[in-house]
Amino acid sequence: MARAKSPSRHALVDSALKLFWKRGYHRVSMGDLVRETGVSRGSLYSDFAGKEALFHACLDRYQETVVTPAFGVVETKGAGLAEVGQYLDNLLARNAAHPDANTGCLVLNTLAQITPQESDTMTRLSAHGRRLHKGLHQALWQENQKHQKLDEAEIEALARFTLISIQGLWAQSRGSSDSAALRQYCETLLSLLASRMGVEPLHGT
Amino acid sequence: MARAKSPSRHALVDSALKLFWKRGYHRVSMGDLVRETGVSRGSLYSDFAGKEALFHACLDRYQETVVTPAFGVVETKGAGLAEVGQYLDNLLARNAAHPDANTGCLVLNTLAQITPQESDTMTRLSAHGRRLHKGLHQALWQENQKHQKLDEAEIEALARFTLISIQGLWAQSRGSSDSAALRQYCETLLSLLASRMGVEPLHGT
DNA sequence: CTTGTTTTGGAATGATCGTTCCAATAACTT
DNA sequence: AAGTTATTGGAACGATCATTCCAAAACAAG
Repeated sequence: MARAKSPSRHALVDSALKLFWKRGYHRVSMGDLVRETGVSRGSLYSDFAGKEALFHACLDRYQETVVTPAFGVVETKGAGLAEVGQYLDNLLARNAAHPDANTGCLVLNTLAQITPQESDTMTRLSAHGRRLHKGLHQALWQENQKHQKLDEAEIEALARFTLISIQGLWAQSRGSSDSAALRQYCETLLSLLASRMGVEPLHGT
Repeated sequence: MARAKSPSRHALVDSALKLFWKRGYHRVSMGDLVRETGVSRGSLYSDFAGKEALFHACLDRYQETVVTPAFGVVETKGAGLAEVGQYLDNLLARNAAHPDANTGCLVLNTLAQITPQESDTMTRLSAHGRRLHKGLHQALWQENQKHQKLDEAEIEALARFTLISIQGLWAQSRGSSDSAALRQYCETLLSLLASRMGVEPLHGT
């Protein structure tokens, strides 16, 4: 029944995702989406219930194609502080690669643009936060197994701290394309975490 | 020449500020502003060039009536780490006082909502960032005078780190009204700063 | 070719928005 | 009081938006 569309469904959503990411949900019109995706108005409305449904598909695809490749390293079984550092490096590299168009994180941008009323959207954003928190907690817990300096409550506090710090990093990465400052921030964050956990200072790039 | 308006100019801007703060620039219509400020459409357009000019007046007033009372303690001459802690406490108290309507920081919300094209607005937002950075740098420098553990470059890095962390805190404070988590974050941040600077752990409330 | 099904491009709809304009009203001055 | 100025409420305008609708075109299968 589902027949091949001119641009595949993934390609369609990817185009839409790119637009939403760059300009934000409210600043993308259906006309923009028609032009950018190359799919007609009629087809868009037959494939998706409306603009919001299409956006939700983009949020889901963002998890697959952006969050997982970047954050997966932290979520793997034996990950520790070094993997958190890898994630931050990846984040910095992405930023340095596109110094002009600084888009930040789609989830955090959206969080600042919607109201709590749009609860379907909000649900997805919360899930993203929980995903990151869980991954960070696991990595810090694993790291702590080696040195045993912190108890569970302290690990939890550090995980939360790291999560919020990363949110600040994303926020800062929008507008300010001073990648040296961002790098410095990541180094400071990692070095603070390391010293608190009793890890010898890491030798980053 | 300038005669007294029915609601004083400050009261007018305060009403508009409240709306912009709660809903964001793009989600406030001129109709909303007329209803909320109690000033007619005609008068609004004779007092301000348009919606954006009114918003700029609100951003300026936000600095006077919100940022200065909260952040001034860090900007005073002899301020150190303790005053940074006071600022964070103030921030947490503000958050706990309005657990329902969590508005975050007007400047950071706006930063996530506008595009770099709106450069007049962007200028004001950048100035806010510079103000906070300068105040934090000064306070950390002052604190470091007592212990002499860090050099200038490290102070600069720590100031930047603190600034971005505070941005993350503001971002987190929107939506999540889990004030215990926010408090925990502030405590972790302060304790990390203190240990890095060689300060005995502070006894917060 | 001839059906039957998708897809297209664009017109039409109804809503909201920022801004302008202006006659009616209120407030102040002399 | 009358005369002058400031303010009001709302109509009107032009623009943009999400959504709906549909005749024409493209395509697939028999």
